[in-house]
Amino acid sequence: MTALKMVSAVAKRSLDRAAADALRQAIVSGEVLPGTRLTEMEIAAQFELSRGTIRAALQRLMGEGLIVQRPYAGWEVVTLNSHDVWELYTLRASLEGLAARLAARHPDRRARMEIAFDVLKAAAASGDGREITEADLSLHKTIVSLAGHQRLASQYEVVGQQVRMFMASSNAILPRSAMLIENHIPLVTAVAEGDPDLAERCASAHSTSSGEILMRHLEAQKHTHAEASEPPKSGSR
Amino acid sequence: MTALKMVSAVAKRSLDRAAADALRQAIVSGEVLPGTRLTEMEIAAQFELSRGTIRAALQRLMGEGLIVQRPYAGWEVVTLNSHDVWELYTLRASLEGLAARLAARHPDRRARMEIAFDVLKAAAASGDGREITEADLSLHKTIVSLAGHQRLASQYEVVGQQVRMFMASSNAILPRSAMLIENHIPLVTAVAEGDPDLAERCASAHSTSSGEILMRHLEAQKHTHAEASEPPKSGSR
DNA sequence: TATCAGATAATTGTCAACAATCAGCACGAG
DNA sequence: CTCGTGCTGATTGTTGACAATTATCTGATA
Repeated sequence: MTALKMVSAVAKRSLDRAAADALRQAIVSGEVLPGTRLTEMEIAAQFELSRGTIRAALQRLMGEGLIVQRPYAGWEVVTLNSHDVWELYTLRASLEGLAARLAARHPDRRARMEIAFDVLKAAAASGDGREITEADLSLHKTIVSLAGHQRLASQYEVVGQQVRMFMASSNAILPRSAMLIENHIPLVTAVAEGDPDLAERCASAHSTSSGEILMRHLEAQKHTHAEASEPPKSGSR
Repeated sequence: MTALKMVSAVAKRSLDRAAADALRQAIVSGEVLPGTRLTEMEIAAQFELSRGTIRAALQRLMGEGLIVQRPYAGWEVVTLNSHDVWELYTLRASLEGLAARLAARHPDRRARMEIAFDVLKAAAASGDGREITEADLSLHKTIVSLAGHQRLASQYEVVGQQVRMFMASSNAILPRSAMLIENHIPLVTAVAEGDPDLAERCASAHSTSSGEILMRHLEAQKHTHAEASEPPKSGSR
């Protein structure tokens, strides 16, 4: 019995769901890179499951925007061009703005923001890149959680996965720890103090600023490695 | 050969995709009401397809938030309570705000907004409820299209489907035609004139206002029909 | 009359096999 | 050398059957 089947049984989760979770994790972590070609037979053999079960898992990831289907030619992990990155951070800015606005009205906001920010400060002090990234993510998820908005949380998760995939596969660099803490202070304060309008503006500005860093990084990478595989830019519909 | 199979073959679309499309249309139009219980065997018999194909279709609709799975007890068309409706219009306000902001920068915005608004005015003059609804939707889709943002368009579509399902099944009433046109003027003007900040504020205000009408309608229905099936309100996570 | 336990039927979860589609490659002709 | 056509193998799409899970119902007991 494979590990996946054990995990699936323990968590009372279907095998196709467990397979989707494992594949998602591999993609988001950069273990499976953008542009990688996947076939149902190959994945089924790897997981020791039937093609039908794997097919359901792949369809779920397609719904989350992590893979695309090449009809009769396999599936492919999405490659994100600069327009995609722009879409991700503009959408995330909008979602985080809404989340911050709602979070700023939650009775528990002060306590929970302090906890999350303390964790981020501790991570920044440790200097461990992985710990910093997790703490940063956790802070933003706290805001989304405080919003009490399931649909927002779902969409935020989908966008966040694609952002993490991009960062994991593109050698995106972390900002300096001191700068990281400083950049979060306006947002944390606005939410904790309960100012919805300010919280929304800070959240949007924060995401937009992070996104611009990503865009500059992408542009810089273009000049150091010619990306022949980059698809043509999507225009307006 | 069923009609679905013919449509599927002509459109070069898989059967599970075609089945999902047909089910989605039935749900969104109110033909299949919230709370309806669906089973894989029953739907498979109705469409003359295998359970596996129907299962894939149902999983797709689950991903779109239109149905939920009751493990070993069938699937169920979602019922939307007041918290769900609040989630829908706040998320839509956020998405439309982003869309309007971006649309306000598109070179073709003036021409396309004029066309869409003219269609809405003609529909309002006709007094045909269905035509008005379609023209209203089309105007908002024009704004989203002008944004040139695929991920926003996808999420907007998912949210829009749930809103339409709610409206179709709850006897939501349309605003008076004159009021409808008047309510759209600020948004249309801000986008057409190319003022991103104003467009964003107008779009958010417009969606929020529409959402509040929905909420009031829901509250009014509560007093006329006791909704015993309404699930408990979701709290913050 | 209410609750608990056991059994059955209803429903989903998974699989292997076959059907359908087409990507890619090879060969021939211009 | 390039382009077009045909064929094959690779891959997905779909199916029916069986396994697994559990919801529901019935009977017995307190």
